[in-house]
Amino acid sequence: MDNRLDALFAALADPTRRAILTMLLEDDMAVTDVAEPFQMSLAAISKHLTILTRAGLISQEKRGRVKWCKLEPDTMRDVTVWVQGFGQFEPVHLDAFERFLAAEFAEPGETG
Amino acid sequence: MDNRLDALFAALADPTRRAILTMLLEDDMAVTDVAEPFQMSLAAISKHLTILTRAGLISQEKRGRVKWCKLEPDTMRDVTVWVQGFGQFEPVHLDAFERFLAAEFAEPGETG
DNA sequence: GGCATATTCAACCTTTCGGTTGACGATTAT
DNA sequence: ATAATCGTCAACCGAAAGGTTGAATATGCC
Repeated sequence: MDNRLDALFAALADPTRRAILTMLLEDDMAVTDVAEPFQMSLAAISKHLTILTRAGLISQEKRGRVKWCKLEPDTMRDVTVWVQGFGQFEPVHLDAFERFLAAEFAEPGETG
Repeated sequence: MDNRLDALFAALADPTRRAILTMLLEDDMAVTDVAEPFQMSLAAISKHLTILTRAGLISQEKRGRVKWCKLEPDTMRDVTVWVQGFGQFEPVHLDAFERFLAAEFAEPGETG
């Protein structure tokens, strides 16, 4: 990982890690709680969190025996900056992403 | 799940491939010409181009015995959409992008 | 036809990735 | 004190990534 962008894009290339990031969009979470919805060991999730931390996409703070994971969305700006150099700065509406989130965290009784 | 973003981010995670993309920002190029500035075999570059093609970031068209590589910047919009869901949609200036390019090209170490 | 050019294929190698398991240090609860 | 919980570490594994080399396939040129 010689370059910052290497670590960033590589971190984002894994679906488990992207799912973790969207989970953290809701709220800070303990490692165990992050792991809960996944069908893999806690150790595996712990590794994913380390990768996300090294990429700067999250930060981890230990309070007591619980390690809290916090999204660091500013880091994604590096991605945006790089990508937008290719001319993709047309108005990007959040529609698609919001629909995705809405579906992901859908609550009963809520109508679009 | 969405294999699409996996392939996209993974393709962007390699510095050689990102360098190729920025080269193609200038103009369409033949495979041999793409390979020229790199210290690796033509076969290696060919593989990188295949990965970029499968990710949708470039297209390749064979005319005669020359295969032309063309940037497909629209594909990066998928990245933008996903990333901007995290709130990083402040105005991005190309100044910043150019600094990134300078940093990218300073890294490899062939020139100094 | 015969040869050079352009690109990929196939086989191989080494390193990294994503996962597992079991043991461990640290903290909290009983 | 003892037990349970939280999270990481270490060793291991199979698969994939990124590279090499040499042969193969097209295509263009004389």
